[in-house]
Amino acid sequence: MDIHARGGQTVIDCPMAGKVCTQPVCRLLSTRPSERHTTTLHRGERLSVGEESCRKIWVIVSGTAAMCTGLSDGRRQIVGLETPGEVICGLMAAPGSESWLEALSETRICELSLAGLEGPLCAHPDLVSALFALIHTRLEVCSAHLVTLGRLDSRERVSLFLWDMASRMGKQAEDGVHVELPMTREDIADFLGLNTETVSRLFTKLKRSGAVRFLTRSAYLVPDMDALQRHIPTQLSPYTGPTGALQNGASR
Amino acid sequence: MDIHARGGQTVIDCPMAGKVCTQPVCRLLSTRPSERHTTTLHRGERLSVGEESCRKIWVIVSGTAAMCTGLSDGRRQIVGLETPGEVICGLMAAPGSESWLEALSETRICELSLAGLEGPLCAHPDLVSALFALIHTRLEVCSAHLVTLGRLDSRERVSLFLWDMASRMGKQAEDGVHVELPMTREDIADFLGLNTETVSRLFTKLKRSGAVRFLTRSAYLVPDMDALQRHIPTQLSPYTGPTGALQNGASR
DNA sequence: CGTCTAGTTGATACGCGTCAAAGGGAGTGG
DNA sequence: CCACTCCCTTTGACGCGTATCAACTAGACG
Repeated sequence: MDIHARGGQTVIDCPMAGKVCTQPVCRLLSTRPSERHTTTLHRGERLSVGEESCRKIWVIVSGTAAMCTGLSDGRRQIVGLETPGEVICGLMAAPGSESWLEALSETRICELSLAGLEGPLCAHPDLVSALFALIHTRLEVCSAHLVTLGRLDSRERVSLFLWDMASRMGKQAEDGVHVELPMTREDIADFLGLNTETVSRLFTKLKRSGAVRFLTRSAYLVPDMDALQRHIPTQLSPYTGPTGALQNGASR
Repeated sequence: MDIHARGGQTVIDCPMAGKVCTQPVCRLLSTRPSERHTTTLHRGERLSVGEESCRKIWVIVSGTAAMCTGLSDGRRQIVGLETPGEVICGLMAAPGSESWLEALSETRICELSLAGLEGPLCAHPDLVSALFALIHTRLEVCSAHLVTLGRLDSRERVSLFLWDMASRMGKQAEDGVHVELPMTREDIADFLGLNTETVSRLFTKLKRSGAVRFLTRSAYLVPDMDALQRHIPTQLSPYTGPTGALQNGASR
């Protein structure tokens, strides 16, 4: 680990993936390397965050994880999709409901402890406002997803999902935006409030309409992001190119 | 307006409804009476909060308001139901989507300005952590509603709604919990991701099943909260009695 | 008493869920 | 290297649940 000054602020080269540490929170906490360590979760493995809520935070370094809530009869709803750069601070679930963070693919997570700061959290105003910005962004994302589940039909939901994944983790090429899906149809269904078969059917429909092209079952290509966006009745910020998966902290 | 000391903290008697000011944020800001004023919104009137996001906050004093998001084709989704005591800090909506706060019934709102504090916001650690707690609670509520829209069927949604309204604003009596609905069937539908007729049909179903009793079209009675709760597959915190509508700040 | 809007109820359509069966890749063992 | 297996995915047939459209009812208010 190599600590050096950059732009007036002490930073540390993250051993996992340097770029992730452009996250403000990460940067602010990175002066204390002893308080951080990384874990790898395999698909299906869970992280229970309940008790430590807001005493530690987690940053997704690579892979994809899901914030899940389970109902008593086994139904599952994914309330948030966590891709690299995303910061998790507690489970964000009402106490009493069963919730957990679950890896959808092999996922590396960097854990940062807030305990051990000199003095209380509020003695670090920069950090507090960075955390505030984070949670505020999460609330915006959550509200937007609420509209998706409440008022969009299955075709609109799936189009939005493919569009969103493309702008989050797609790579621009001459023939369009290439995306590798890090999750199963069932995961997608649980995220969109649909079921597996419906998701599958809508994938083929969109495939036939030409809006997307599937290369393998988990890799697809969006020839025209704007055309795909026209399937979605929400006002989205227009697509301006791939974000590169690691810079989408508080910017969305 | 009358300022006096109470419990070591300077407070101000809120001219509207003293009890609302038990809100931590409200209490913390109340030392500067000049920075607050109240407005009344009639049903349908809107408050656009966009630009002033997080420079002012609003507390619902009485009535009911809704955080709404509109789609380009006119569909509406209510992403949050704001009852007395609730604190609004910015629209919580992704920039670009059309969102607003709308009064569902006659609503009194107390506006508190954060500008004009001595020094930046982070110079007031108590206030910052109170705001943090507020937004955290909102995120929990939003996530829970997401599960409702994604995985509950119409009967479960309507049961949950009636249960929730009863615990928020119901008044206990010998024959059960009495509730006065401050909104139309259409508002309820937009909140639950259903349509007017479906909501109406489910009200009559629940009425016939005995789970609720309607006194007028907007007033109902829940004879047994636990029985109603058994219609809902989510793990809810058990009903412990009416919260009195004004104490449900960060407690849910 | 008439008008207006919110709410209720019914008939019907359709979208999505459910159940069932058949494909298709990836990994394993012969 | 091929056959086998397993699980994910796709596709089809069917039924239920919710939206849609339309008619009617009930309060609210002048």
